[in-house]
Formats: sequence, structure tokens, C-alpha cells
Amino acid sequence: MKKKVSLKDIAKAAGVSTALVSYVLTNKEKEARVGKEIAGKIREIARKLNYQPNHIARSLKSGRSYTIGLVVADISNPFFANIARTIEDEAKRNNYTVIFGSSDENADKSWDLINVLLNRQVDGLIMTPTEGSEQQIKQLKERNMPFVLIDRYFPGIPTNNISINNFESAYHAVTHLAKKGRQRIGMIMYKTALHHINERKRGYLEALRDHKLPEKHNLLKLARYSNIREDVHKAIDELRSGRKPADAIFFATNSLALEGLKYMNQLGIRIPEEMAIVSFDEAEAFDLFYSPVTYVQQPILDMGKESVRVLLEQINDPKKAVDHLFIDTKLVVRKSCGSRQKN
Amino acid sequence: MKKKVSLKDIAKAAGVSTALVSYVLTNKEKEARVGKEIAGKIREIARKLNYQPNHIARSLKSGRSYTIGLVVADISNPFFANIARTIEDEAKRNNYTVIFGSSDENADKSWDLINVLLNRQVDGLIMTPTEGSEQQIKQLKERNMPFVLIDRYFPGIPTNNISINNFESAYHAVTHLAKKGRQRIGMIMYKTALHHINERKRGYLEALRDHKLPEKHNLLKLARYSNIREDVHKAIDELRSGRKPADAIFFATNSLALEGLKYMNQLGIRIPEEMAIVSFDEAEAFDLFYSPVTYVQQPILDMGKESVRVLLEQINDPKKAVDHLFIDTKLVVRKSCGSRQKN
DNA sequence: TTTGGCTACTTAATCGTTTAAGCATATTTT
DNA sequence: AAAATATGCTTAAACGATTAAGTAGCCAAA
Repeated sequence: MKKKVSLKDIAKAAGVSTALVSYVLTNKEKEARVGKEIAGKIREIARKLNYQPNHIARSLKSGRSYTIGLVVADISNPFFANIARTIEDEAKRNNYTVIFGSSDENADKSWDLINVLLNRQVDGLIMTPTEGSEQQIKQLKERNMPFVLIDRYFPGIPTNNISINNFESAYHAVTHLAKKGRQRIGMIMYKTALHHINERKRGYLEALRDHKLPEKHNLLKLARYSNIREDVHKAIDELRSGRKPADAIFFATNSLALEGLKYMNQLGIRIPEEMAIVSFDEAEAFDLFYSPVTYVQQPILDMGKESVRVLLEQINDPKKAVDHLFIDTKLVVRKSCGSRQKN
Repeated sequence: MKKKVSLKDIAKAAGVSTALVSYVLTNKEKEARVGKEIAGKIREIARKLNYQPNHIARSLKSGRSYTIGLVVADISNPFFANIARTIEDEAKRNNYTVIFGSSDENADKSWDLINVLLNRQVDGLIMTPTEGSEQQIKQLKERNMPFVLIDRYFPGIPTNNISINNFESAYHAVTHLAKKGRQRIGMIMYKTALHHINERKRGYLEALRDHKLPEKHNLLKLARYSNIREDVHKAIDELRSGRKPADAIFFATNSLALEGLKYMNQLGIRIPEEMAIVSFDEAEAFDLFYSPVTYVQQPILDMGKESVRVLLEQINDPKKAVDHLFIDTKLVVRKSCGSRQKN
């Protein structure tokens, strides 16, 4: 890079001190009572030399980096990629930039990343916390680091968070299956302590109860994140076995649904005739499936926007009380639940 | 945030100057001839106070930010999201962080982003340049900004770039269709001046020629990025009309294929019986499709890694000659081309 | 004529780190 | 014994921007 133009260069060219240049270029002429003529001259020279302020120097002085750290579970999952995208857009609109990283649902990696970001002096963090990261969150709180949790949160720890109504959304999705006349509705979810997933389970169970459907344990299947393929295959095999096989499956996330659908395709299970499907989250593949998949659509755009808004509020007013937003989802009804109605 | 611990705090606690502390903590004891005892003491205190160096101050001094700017066309496209992911991983391994943004295939937005990143004093850029951004690239060159182009490049402008053999890959994919006995192979690509897409076209045309297949103009269809849905629908309608409809389609990108497949699903076109399909790039949905899609797999991991490697080389040695890597792709054969062989 | 108050600037400290140069004291070499 | 070298530290400038405090000149009010 060619040597950058600094305030000093402009000052020299204009025959004034750097202070004056700074006042003019940060529009503090009024307060600093800078002469009209010289202000114009300074601006002119700055333009001519194509002056670009050095953000790093500015940050050092101000103690603010105008940078947000973003830690998502997995940037290659379109759900998180889209969140990242809206966050980046919204941040840019507020003159912030975003540094990001993927934690891969791994608490150690998450802690690593957080520390890298803190060392980079980010002004705040937006995170989708992983299982077992409670201590990390508590430490951030103790250090008074502004941050916002998105998608997930820990019910025992008061934090800023932006999430959806997991319970209601799941309840609604399962109710939809019940109304379509499905009698034995299974669910496949991650084996996890993460609260948002367990809320989905609670919604599932309560919906079954309210519609007087069996909620036997063997209809609720768990898959390990690290072993998703095998566990989902096994879950589906089990759901289809026995005297009364399941006639519907509610998937707790898009990744689970994708594995499940792939496998059911392989097995030649007809959807929705043999098995009705509802999934949480979106996926490009849901559209393309021969029987487009009914899913719970999360308001990603709003979530991204709100997370930036709440974070910036917190940054600008560290004493602000924490904010807990629940945003509504939308059940997008397609063909995967069939059209038979409850008799 | 609690006030951060600085060198000064450690110096005070140890009763020495900040210089000494700096020497010790940056492992320059040897050159600076620091006493063994005091070095140990300094380290001990630093550990106790949980000292974390201030990257911003360090950057200001060194003129390097240890930050890479990443400009992708669209972070919500899994292809770019995966590239972003590997770049982030690789950068972290080299103690760099990544600031990113999406250009949305829009040259103005791209220019905006580049400037934001330059103001943030990134040490280098990795970009997937958009159509019409030649001047931006030239300017970066003139300013001696280290950068690497990935996925795309401009043949007239010598730059570091990491790309694939677009011509050969397309040639290979179309040859595969020909070998499966397809006679009228269409192609749907973006209407763009971007070289990599046009190389795919060249590969398509040459393969047709070499296999003595018709390469009539009406088998090659263009879609506008901004109007992808309508244009792809129209293209498919046209390819299916006439006396001799196409019996195969080669899609130049995953986004085009996804639109195309959705539409063909709607129309009830059987794949591969009525229409064989090959697409460039991967997509989760390709797996899930009832007739899993044959595609040209790009070595995303390698591309991400190599781009970081080349960029860091350039950063560390600005006089280094530009590097132009072509990485091989792999044709992943699935069911979407059927099994009939050329007779 | 002194005091006060403007106006239009400059000076200098500061943010946290790095690093060349300086300065005692001690040890070795000639 | 004088000169040279080594050791172990400190001083201070620098990176580029911000901003409180200072100053000099001028005009008006007391």
C-alpha cells in the first residue's frame, strides 16, 4: 500500500495544526470555532489528497472499535448464514463492521473465538451460544461486555436475547399434524440440554396431550449432533417399526429433517401418504422435495435486525436493562402433511 | 467492560518500565537482554492480572491489523458460506481475523464494501469480484493492496487468483451427458460478462462439437441474476418446446439448477427419463431430490485454504509475483443423468 | 485604562504498544 | 590500568487521531 494520507499531511499542506484539521473533518467547527475560510481550505485539501481516516487510531483514542463480534454455531448452515447476512447489513447501516466465526456447536471453540474477538476489542458480541457455554456467558456478564444471544438462551441467566416462541411454534406445528388426522406423531430432536430445543419438545408433548394423542416415549427420538446421520436413521427405523408405526414426524431442526428426508427417500417412504412431515426452520431443499415440506419459518430478518439494535443500545447505554424479545414464527403449509382432515 | 489491564499496570506492579514488560511478553528477552528473574516475575504478574494485549494499539504501531477483508457475492449462498467458513478457519490458524460483507453481485455495493474494509485497515482482501468491477480491481492494484480473487477473475488483469478449471469442468460434465446418450443437450447460464461463467459456456460448446451434437443457439439459454425465476422458467419452457425438445440440461450454477428443478417438479417432468440434469456447484437439495443430481463439485476447502495462503504470502512479501491457481473439480455422478449409454 | 469576553487558532497530553537509543554498572580483554 | 564489551535496565519517540487547556489578538464594556 502507498503511504496513507494522515491528518498531519493535511495540516502541513494547509499550514495549520492537526487539531484544527481534526475539528473540521469531524464536523466540530462550531464548538471549536474554526474560521470559515480555513475550514473550507482544509476540506478542499482533504478531498484532493483523498484523505481516509485511520480507524485504528480513532479506535485507540475512543476505546471503541465500531466492530461487532459474531459467533454462530455454523456459518455453513443457511439458517445462520442468513442471520449473519442480515446482521452484517444492519451493522453496516450503523457504521459497524462484523467479525465472525463458527463455534461448530463446540463450547471450547466458542470460548476460543470469544477471546479472539475480545482481544480484537469488539464493542459487543452477538452469539448463538452452544451447549455447556453457561460459564462463558456468565463471565461476559461479569466483565460487563455488551452482548446479545440469538436463537438460543439460558433461562437461568438474564441476558439480552432474541428468540422465537419455541413452545408455541412447536405446539402449533404439531396441532397442524393432529388436525390433519395424524394419530401417531413422532418427533426427532437433538439430544441436548439447550433450552430452545427442549421448549420445542414441550410444545410437542403439550399438543399431543391437548389433542388426546398418545405421547409414548418411543415416539420421541433423540439424535446426537455429532452422529446425526446414524441416529436419525435409527430413529426413523424405530418409528416405523412395531404394531403401530408413526404416521407423522415433527423434526426439531432443518438439519434433522434433511437427514430424515434423505433416508426416507432411500427407503421409498411416500410423503405424505405414509408419513406426514413438519420441520422447524427453512431449507432450500424443502421446496425442491417432491412433496414440499411444511415448516416453521423463523423471522430471520427481524431477528438479525433486532439483535443489532439491542446490542447497539446496550453498547451506548451499558446500564440499560436486559431485553428479552420473543418473535413469532409462521407455519408455512405445503404438501408434506397431506390433506386429510380429522374426522 | 471493566478497565482492561495494560502494560503500564504490569509495569507498575513489577516496578519496572513498560518497555521491559513489552520485551518479555513479546518474547524478545534475548535481543533485549532481560534478566531471567525479572522476566519470570513479569510473566507471573501478567498471568495473574490476566493481561490481554490490545490489538488496536499494536496495530497502530505496526501498521498491520492482522485482519483480512472478505467480500463474497452472497453469504447466504451455501457455496460462499462454505468458502467463508474455510477462510475464517484458515485465517484463525494464522492469527488473522476476518471481516466480511456481501456484495449481492452489485458492483456499487462491492466498491462500498471494499472502502469500508480499507478504512478498517485490513491487511489484505479476498474477494469474489462482481461483474463490472474491473476498475475496482485495478485501483486496488495501483494502491498495492494485497488481494486474492477467488472463484472468478478478469483475464485481462493479472491478479492473484484461485479458481477452478471452468472450461474443462464444463466440458467433462457435458461429455458425461453425451456418453449417456443424450442428443439435445441444453445449457442454462447467467447473462453475464463474468469470465468464469463464459468459460463454462465454452466448455459446453466444445463438448457438443467434439461429440458431434447440435449446438444450435436455441439450446443455450440465458437468465438474468435479477430475474432468475422468470428467466429460468422461460428457458425451460423454450427448451421443451419445438419439434425436438432438449433431453438434457446443463446448469451453470446451483442457483440456476435449483430454480430449474423446482419448476420441472411443478411441470411434472420426470428426471432423468424425460430430462437429464447436471449442475455446477453443490447444494443440499441435490441430495434430497428424488433423482439425486449429478454435479460438478468444487474443492471449496482447498480454494479457501489456498486463498488465505496466497494472500498471506503477498502480504508478507509485497514484491511477490502474482499467483494463478487452477484447482481441479470432480464430477459427482448420481442418478439425474440416467443409465442409458451411448449406443 | 483595565477588565472581560470574543475569535481563531496552537500546544500538548492521551489511548497502549513497540523499539531504537541511552545510561549505568559489571565484567572481560589488551 | 585503561579500554572494550556485556548486562540489565530506562527514556522517549512513534503510530494517527482526539480534545482539554492554553494563548494571542481584537473589541467592547466598566
